[in-house]
Amino acid sequence: MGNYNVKEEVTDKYSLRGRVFHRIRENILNGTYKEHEELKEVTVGEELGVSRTPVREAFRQLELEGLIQIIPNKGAYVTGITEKDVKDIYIIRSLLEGLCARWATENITKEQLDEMEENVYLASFYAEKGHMEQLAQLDNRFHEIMYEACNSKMLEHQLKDFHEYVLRVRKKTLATSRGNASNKEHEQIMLAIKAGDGELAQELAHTHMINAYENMVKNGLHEVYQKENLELERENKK
Amino acid sequence: MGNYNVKEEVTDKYSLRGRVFHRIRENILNGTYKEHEELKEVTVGEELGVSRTPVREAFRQLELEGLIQIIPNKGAYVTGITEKDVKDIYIIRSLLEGLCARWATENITKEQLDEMEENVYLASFYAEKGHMEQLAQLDNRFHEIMYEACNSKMLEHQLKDFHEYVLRVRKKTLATSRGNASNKEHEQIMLAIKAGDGELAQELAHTHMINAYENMVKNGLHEVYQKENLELERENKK
DNA sequence: CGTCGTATCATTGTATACAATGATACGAGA
DNA sequence: TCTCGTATCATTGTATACAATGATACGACG
Repeated sequence: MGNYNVKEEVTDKYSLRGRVFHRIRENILNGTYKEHEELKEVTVGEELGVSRTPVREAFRQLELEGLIQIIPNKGAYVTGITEKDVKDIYIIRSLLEGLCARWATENITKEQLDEMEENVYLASFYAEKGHMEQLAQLDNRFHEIMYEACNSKMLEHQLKDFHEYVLRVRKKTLATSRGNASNKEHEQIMLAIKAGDGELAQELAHTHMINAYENMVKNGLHEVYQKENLELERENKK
Repeated sequence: MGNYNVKEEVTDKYSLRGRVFHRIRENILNGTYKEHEELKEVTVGEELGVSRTPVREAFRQLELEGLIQIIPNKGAYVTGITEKDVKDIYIIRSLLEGLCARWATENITKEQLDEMEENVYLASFYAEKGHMEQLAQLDNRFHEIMYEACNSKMLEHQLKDFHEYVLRVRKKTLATSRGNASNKEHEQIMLAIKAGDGELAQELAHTHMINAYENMVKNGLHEVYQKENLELERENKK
């Protein structure tokens, strides 16, 4: 337990099924597929080395997630994610993470609490060393533990969706400055949960999200997107 | 505008694309496909008169919504929705509907506000007459207007998902007793939005959800499910 | 009698063939 | 020149064929 292997991303979790889905998703989130770009089933299939069938299945899922829009008999278009979307997500998350922290206080298991403590402890170590990649991984994991601890598959599902959504953006901003402050807040949340103070945990988790968002804005959310979109100029087929 | 045709359900909206998806979804929500039942692609396809391809696409979407669980190379199983899930959804919704009402206060258009007023007015009429089916339709529409008015596609998306989730359950309970009280609360929310009081709108929308849930519990959520599951004993193939 | 290994089969995963749809280009007629 | 109609083509929608996987049943062996 408490396996913090930072090299292997979550991708291995989707070894076979959902590989196509997650690769397309990743390409949308990191800007390889740009906003309003039309995605053709054959083209995407060729890029990923599969036929149209799995691509179509992935498209249907991505539409449900709101990342693309499918116009029947016409095509699939990347909707992407605007600055306002990110802001909205953080506000929504601030509410739901608060609720999650409260429920986690009531339902967390000993194992989960142990992992949380270990997580905070390790994070402070990495923060000191300046190992930002590991810190980001621990940050993600901290939230995941809380999602699992809240004992609500509905809430867990919602939050995991949102979490993935902003992972890429957050990782960048976290790497710039907020790593340590963020972990201090994690510690406070963990202590509130451990003490059984649901109200406090809720309040702290809520504020934690707001802070994360404000820090992101301060560091220039817009620029982050610009950079990402220019990172790799993708060769056009036609 | 303000088209309250209660005969034609939303189904016509999905005339071609997504027809399979929505029919399977409906069958899960109304208990035709029971919890933990294994759904076979060919069987479901035959029932709906289509081949495996559209069924598979629908399965992938339904899994993302959490209505079924797909075990790779094995099968798809109905997860259904437990009493606790319903409770969790209502609590989550109470937070998000509150936020939605606040944002709607800031962003609602004249047309949307007009439709809201018309909605409340018509609903009071139907409540007096005891036309519960129309009342339920108006109730759904009221919330949809608010979702659209909040000017956040992220929040709208979330809430519409949840809304559909509990539509069937809520329709039943609404039909029993709470129709008029519910509309009174809608009126208060509408007035708060009209007056530009976001705080109040948020508080009212929040309470509205809590009340809806508590009413549902009072009327026996458990029995509702029991009845639904027994409504139609579906013939088993094997 | 129990356990392991293998053959068989049902089912899912993927690719491909064909049908249906919508967009575009081109040409005839006003 | 403009407009409308039609042919053509690219692309999506659906069905089906084949491959891969996992479950089951059965029999050999201890």
